[in-house]
Formats: sequence, C-alpha cells, structure tokens
Amino acid sequence: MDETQALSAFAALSQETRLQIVRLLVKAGPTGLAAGVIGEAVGASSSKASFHLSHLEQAGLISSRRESRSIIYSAAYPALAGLVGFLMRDCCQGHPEVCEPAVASLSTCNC
Amino acid sequence: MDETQALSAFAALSQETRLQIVRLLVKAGPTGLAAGVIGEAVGASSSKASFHLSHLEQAGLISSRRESRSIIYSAAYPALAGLVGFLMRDCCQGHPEVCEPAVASLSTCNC
DNA sequence: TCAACCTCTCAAGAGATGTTGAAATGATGG
DNA sequence: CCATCATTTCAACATCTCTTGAGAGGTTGA
Repeated sequence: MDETQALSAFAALSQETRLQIVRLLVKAGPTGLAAGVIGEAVGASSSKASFHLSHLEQAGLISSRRESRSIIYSAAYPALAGLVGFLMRDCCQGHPEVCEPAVASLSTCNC
Repeated sequence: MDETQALSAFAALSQETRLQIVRLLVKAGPTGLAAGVIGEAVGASSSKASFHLSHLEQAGLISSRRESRSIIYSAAYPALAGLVGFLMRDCCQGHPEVCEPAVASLSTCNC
C-alpha cells in the first residue's frame, strides 16, 4: 500500500455510510452481501448505496461479483490489512509508542 | 477511539498535505516542529499550513503549544495508536486475515 | 515603545462530494 | 419474449472543502 492508495482508503473510510458498509462487510465475511441487503442494513436508498459501494470498490477496500440477479460485495481483506500496515509502518517510524498499544489491543480482538 | 473520532481521523488523513504533516511530525518526535518549519517542509503557504494544522488538531491527531514566538506542533501518539487499534479491533472481527499480515509487517517497522 | 517576527483569521472563489428521484441496464423465470 | 427484479447511471442541486491573498493578533528584542 503506497501513499496514494492510503489517501483513497482514508477518504473512503471518512464517510459514515461507507464506514458502516465496510464494518458490515468485514463482519459478513468472504461470502459477502448483496447490494440491496447492504443498502437496507445501513438505511440507504439504492442509488445512495450504489454510489458509496462504487466509491469503496474504487478505493480497493471491497470487491464485487455478480451472482444471478444480485451483485455481491465483500471486504477486501488484503487492502484493509495493507492500510493497517501503512499506518503502523509509515506512521510509527522509530516511535514504538504508536505500534505497541495497537498491537496490545489485539488481545481484545476476536481474531 | 469511537466511530465519530475515527471518522474525523480518516477525514484528516485523507488529504495529501495533512498526511505529509502527520508523517513529518511522527518522525520529528515529541519535540515537535514550529508551524513555519512544517509549512516550508510540505510546501505550503502560512495560511494553508495553518488551515491544515488546525484541521489535524481538531481531529486530535496532533497537539500544539506556544513556545516564544512560534507555535510548536507535535504528533498525538495515543490518537494514532487509537486509530490503528480501531482499524484492527473494529474491522477484523473474527477475521485474522486482516490483523495478522499487519502485525507481521511490524518486523519491517523501525520500532 | 516600536519594528520585526510568526502565526492565525477572514472572505471570496473554485472545485469536489453527497443526495435525490427518475430512467436505463442487465438477468431471470415463466 | 415479456414482466419483474436488482442494481446502476444520470442530471440537478445543495453542501462541504481547499486555496488564495490580505490583514489582524500576539510575542520578542532593541
């Protein structure tokens, strides 16, 4: 993940509806969810959902596949991991006080 | 770090000048840098630098103190750590494929 | 106190972003 | 092939964001 990709990713995640969508899709797992289901879950009209889904896909944070009538979106785990890595690698240069608490918080993570 | 803070932080980091400033200040360490020095380093006019510095401070990613004539900005390490933690804690629920590569990338980090 | 310094504030304009509803596209089952 | 379903596309509008340049606000040394 380079700086340009990180900028797009940050921009994508800086919008409430989109952040909700990403959280939803991460929870949903690799199976993903249909656009309509996502829109309903986050309280967005179809065109609104479509707009934000496109934005997220453009940023590389989610990916899509057609399945019969529906379009299924799923989280792009490598991209999310890349973003976490960017923040840690790039932002904590020589300053373990950034990385260490973050790594420590992994113990409260469901992983 | 809650969702609202994360949204502000993502918005703050989604702008090139601001991302440059954060990276610069993290490297600079707790001592920080004067507004003028920062502006010059990222090629921004005084008002432009001031605009983005305010934005970052508002988002809680940096903090300031006056020191004689200058205003010194420095990275808010706990906030950055909180953001990394948010991404990991909140986005990798039950999906180690997000966290693990990120943690692995720590080996290439200067920490 | 005054001049110089450093930074912030303000208003105006250009451009990007998000929302809405209507219409178009593509896929499916009968 | 047609009616229906799921989603995207489009244009219009409002809003937010960024940039610019001019000026104001504190702070210091002479």
